[in-house]
Amino acid sequence: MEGREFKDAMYDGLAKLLKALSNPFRLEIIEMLSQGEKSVEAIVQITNLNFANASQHLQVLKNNNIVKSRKEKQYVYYSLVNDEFLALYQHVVKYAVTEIAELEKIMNRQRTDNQSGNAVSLVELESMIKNNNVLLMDVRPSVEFEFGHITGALSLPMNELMAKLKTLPADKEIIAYCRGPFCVLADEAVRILTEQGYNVRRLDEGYPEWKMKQLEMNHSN
Amino acid sequence: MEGREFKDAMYDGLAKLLKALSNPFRLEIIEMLSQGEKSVEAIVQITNLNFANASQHLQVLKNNNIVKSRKEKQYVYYSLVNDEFLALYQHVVKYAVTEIAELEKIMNRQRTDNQSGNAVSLVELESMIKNNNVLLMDVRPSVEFEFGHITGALSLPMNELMAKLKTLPADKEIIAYCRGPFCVLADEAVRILTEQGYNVRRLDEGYPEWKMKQLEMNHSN
DNA sequence: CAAGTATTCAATGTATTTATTGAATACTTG
DNA sequence: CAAGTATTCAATAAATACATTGAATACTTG
Repeated sequence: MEGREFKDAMYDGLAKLLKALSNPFRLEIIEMLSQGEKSVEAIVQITNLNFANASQHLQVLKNNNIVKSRKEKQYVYYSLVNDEFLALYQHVVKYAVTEIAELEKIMNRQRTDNQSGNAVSLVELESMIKNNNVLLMDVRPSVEFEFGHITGALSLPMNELMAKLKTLPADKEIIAYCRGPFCVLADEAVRILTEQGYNVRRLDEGYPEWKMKQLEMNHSN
Repeated sequence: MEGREFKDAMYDGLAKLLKALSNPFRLEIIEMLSQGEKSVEAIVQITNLNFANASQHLQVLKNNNIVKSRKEKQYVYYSLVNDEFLALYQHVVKYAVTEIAELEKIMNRQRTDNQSGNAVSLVELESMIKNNNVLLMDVRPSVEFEFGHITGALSLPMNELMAKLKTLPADKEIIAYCRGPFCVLADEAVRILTEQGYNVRRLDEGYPEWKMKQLEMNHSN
């Protein structure tokens, strides 16, 4: 193979991968799957796509080795192909929200509207947990919590939040987290709990970011 | 802003960035610019695009904050917008060549054809340099070497290689490197020098990967 | 095995991306 | 300031991506 042919093949392949990623619905699907595997039905519900369209997008992701599927009974479950891909996706998101002015602005506005402006980073969280006086609260649906969560977190899904308000200690600072930087559940929790007089902030990142960070640390040891 | 609106805005923004990256010519331009700034003319020559088309692609990259331009005399010079982007691009490439079977295969075939199969990684290089008996050789054009190169490397551009063969020590192992994993100059050098009886291997990565690694190390200190 | 449900396939029209062409602009140099 | 050069702009045609629709498939359960 000549040098030119080789390069063309590599750039074509790269472009194919990036093309598969360059659609907002497919990105939303990827984001969903970063919380664990989901049925097509669940994907349809959350994305507001119809079945045929969602299926089409899923095929694109599958043909580009971004997701894999397994069949159980009459349902098909999709999940991300591996953690390397998740790390890449997170890098893209991180770049976008820190380096693209437009997205940074939207993100900040969202956080201000929800009174969750001063978010805590994963690094800060670590030292806060060491100093102990903090309650880490996972506000995702319990299925997602069960699939995996930050060590030491308490599961308190949004729909149970109001009912279980009294069980929360008034003296501890509360850190709420959910799926990641785009997830608004934690914002919502911060808004509600602030109104109720709690000292609460959100975590900048979510469970998948924490998970990848753990993997990285294990790898470098 | 409602949660749905917010998410849509974020995914649209992300998709826009990825769309700008999802074209083989634009990727080739990015790869070129990772060696330093280039004039439109240089970009046209290497990519085989015509001026109007190259300019169009450059506008796309510029509108998405991937490249920036500066004008000097009648020439316009383009360069990558910052190192964060370069790091992201390198992550994409690394993912693609290690996780996408198709690209991995093409890469391996290329290396086998050029007798440069057992490439050295940056990590290996480091320890080899400590143990000293190795000559690190940069085979890129001298302009690129002058813009930046791996510490301790000798500049020996491909077009001078044959002429300066005798100046190379026969007792040292030679490591040739160029622009990165897609660059075939180092393969070419390995082929030629092996024929001449030298003990030579190529570096898996290139100058930009080394540069980013240095930055990372400085950052974590 | 019939009926129901989950998912995918295939076909079509529309929107978007890309290459090509020719002209316009901007800058330099004599 | 005229002529030449580098780059961009604008318009168009061709290729590709996407949403929508209706049907087909595959599987489960009674």
